[in-house]
Amino acid sequence: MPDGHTENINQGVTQRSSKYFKEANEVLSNRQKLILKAVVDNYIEYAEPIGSRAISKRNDIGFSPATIRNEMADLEDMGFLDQPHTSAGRIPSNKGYRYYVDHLINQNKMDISKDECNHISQLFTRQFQEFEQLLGETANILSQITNYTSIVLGPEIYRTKLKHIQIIPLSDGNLIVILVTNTGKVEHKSLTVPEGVSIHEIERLVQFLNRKLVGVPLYQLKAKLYTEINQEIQRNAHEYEQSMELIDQLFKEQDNVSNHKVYVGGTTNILNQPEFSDIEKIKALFSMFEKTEEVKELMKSDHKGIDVKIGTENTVEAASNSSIITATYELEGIPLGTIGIFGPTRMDYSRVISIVEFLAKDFSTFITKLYK
Amino acid sequence: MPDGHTENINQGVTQRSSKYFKEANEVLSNRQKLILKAVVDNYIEYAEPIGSRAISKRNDIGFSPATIRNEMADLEDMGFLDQPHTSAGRIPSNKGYRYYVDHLINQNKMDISKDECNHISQLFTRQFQEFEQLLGETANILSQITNYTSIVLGPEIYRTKLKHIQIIPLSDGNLIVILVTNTGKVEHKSLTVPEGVSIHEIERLVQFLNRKLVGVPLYQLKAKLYTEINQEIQRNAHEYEQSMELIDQLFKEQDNVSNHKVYVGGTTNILNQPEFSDIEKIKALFSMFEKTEEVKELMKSDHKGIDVKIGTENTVEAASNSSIITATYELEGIPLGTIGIFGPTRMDYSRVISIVEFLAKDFSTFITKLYK
DNA sequence: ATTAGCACTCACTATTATTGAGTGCTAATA
DNA sequence: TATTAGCACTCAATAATAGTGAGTGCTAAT
Repeated sequence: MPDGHTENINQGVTQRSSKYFKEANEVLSNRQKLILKAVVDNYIEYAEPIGSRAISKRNDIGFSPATIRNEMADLEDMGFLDQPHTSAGRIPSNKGYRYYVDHLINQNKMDISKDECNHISQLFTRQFQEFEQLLGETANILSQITNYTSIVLGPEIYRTKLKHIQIIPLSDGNLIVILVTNTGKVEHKSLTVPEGVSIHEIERLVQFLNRKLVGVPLYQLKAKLYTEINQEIQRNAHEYEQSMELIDQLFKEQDNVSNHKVYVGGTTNILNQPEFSDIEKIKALFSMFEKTEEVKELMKSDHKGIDVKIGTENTVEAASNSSIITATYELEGIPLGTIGIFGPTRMDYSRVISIVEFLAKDFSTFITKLYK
Repeated sequence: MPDGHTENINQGVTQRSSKYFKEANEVLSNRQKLILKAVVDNYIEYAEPIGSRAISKRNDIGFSPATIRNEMADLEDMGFLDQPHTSAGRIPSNKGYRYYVDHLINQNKMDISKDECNHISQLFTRQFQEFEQLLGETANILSQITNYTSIVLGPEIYRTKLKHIQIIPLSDGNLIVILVTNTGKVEHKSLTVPEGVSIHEIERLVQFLNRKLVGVPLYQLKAKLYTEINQEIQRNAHEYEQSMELIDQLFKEQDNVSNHKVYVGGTTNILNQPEFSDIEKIKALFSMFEKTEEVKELMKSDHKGIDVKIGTENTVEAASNSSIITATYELEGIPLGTIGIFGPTRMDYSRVISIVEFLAKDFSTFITKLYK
């Protein structure tokens, strides 16, 4: 008995009065937990309401249908279960899922299979030309293993550190600026040269920036530029005004938007879920996946590690019937980006949580090895 | 009468015997053309079979339902029309669509509206940071205007010319090579440095390559390297073997795959089409869009300008119920990439053809202005 | 050569009846 | 007092049936 409770399993109905206390002390009796878990487990597997008789027949339950009916009525009163119509069985409500995730997840189901493990590890033995390729492949594998839709957010560029600045003159008046970061990410941007600035002058400027800014995290770049280094540029550069204009061009508008790159894999998997058999719902979801801003919003989390958002806990309208499970990955302890799984609220939480957790950890150690 | 035919419109039925000649001389009478066109136009607009009575009531047709029934029976015999079931009207077959596209498209419907025109032109007044952004926006606008799914293939990199090679040393033993092309495209690739090659040596090599290879189209790069320049490297480089190993790394595996970038826009638009109300079909299509290789295959064309593929003319299985209209865009007269529209075989050919044609031309002149 | 007339076909819709899984309540039971 | 058996009731889902109407092909009249 891992649980501290010593409550006798046969007296759950005293609990029934708890509805009078509203949210105050919603402690479920062991029997109620057992029944709630049975309902959720069954609905996750079969996507159909389950009735008292079917629950009673499960071999981990030793009560008659009538008893279970009473308990289910209570659980419904408390908001953990819903009933599609009078003569149907019960299904979990969002609150029910939440309780399930927080308290009822089967610990011994939490370890993932050898196969899946291998599948994931194999990913990290491969050679990748570019970081982006790794991210794309990760999304693919994740969706293959889970049979849900996967989302991977690339590193927020501002968490990475500057490794090198390089300029390449293009045709008259244009040049390409290339920023290389410590994740090997190459950002490029084409700029126009302000009037009266010579190539030579620009090269001097770039050399100077390289000397001063390498190793600085990108999100500090702008601040550093405008405070510490400002005077020095003024002293060094021949045409101060124009140099600053160039620098302004380089860094403008980059900081409003979090510019994670977004990788979505296995979008077609949602079509296997019976809850998305309606064309209108499908359309809403696919439109959402096309809008990177919404996807980022979806993946937002305020803490490191695993995060589970169930149904209406999602702030994105189109996802209010779905759940999302995310985990952050890190480089040198700093959270860089996020990987996640998108599926119906009826998703297999325990399985997916363990897979996402495992993958995020492996991913972190892999890139740490790669770029340290 | 733009048509050279002087055939009396009232004697189409002599044509009925043409079925005995198989494909040989499938010349349709004017009346048959009129009726075929009516069927196709109607089906394009309403997605429903049309019967003889409805056709007879159209104001451009002056025949009784009975006459039209006879003609329709003939057109069905010849394979231009299909009949879903006995008591339904007729719908066009693939062959019917093909004839329609080749001979019956309404010339005066071919000019596009002011609104659409403006919408497109407006695209080319904007400033784009990168070429890729332009491509993505083009796909978006195209799908918005047409209400179908749009596909844009980026420039085949091998058609563009080398503008600059640059190297950036990373952590020990790794470096990033950056190729800039005349479209402003930046390709980067990380390599490992072979044993015993100094940074200095590499810089010499890159300088040399820059001198020799700038302006060469990428698809000639390898050939040029291994023939003309080979000896010179041998003379110049201190460590010939290792230098060649580095160069091999740089260019390996790039030439098998045509590495167009693929942009797909408005995939959700296909969900508005009644022919894709079946989940299985939707799944097949979306899986197809996820596989870039299939998308490229879909967009393949063996000639410049407009290309229309109808239904089973597509080599991609999943698209055998769909049509695709493509046009190439060019830089300095060389076809670089393709833009296209994907929709049901029942798509509005005349409208889409004119839009795609118009956009591709504008696009070509725009990028020519931009990079010349 | 064309068309009016007519019997026939067949998908689609609406109506109705049937079935069965599930419930809530009450009374009996351990 | 907690549990369970029993029973009347609900209601979605399925099946069966009939009715409707848009469309056809063929024949005979124009």
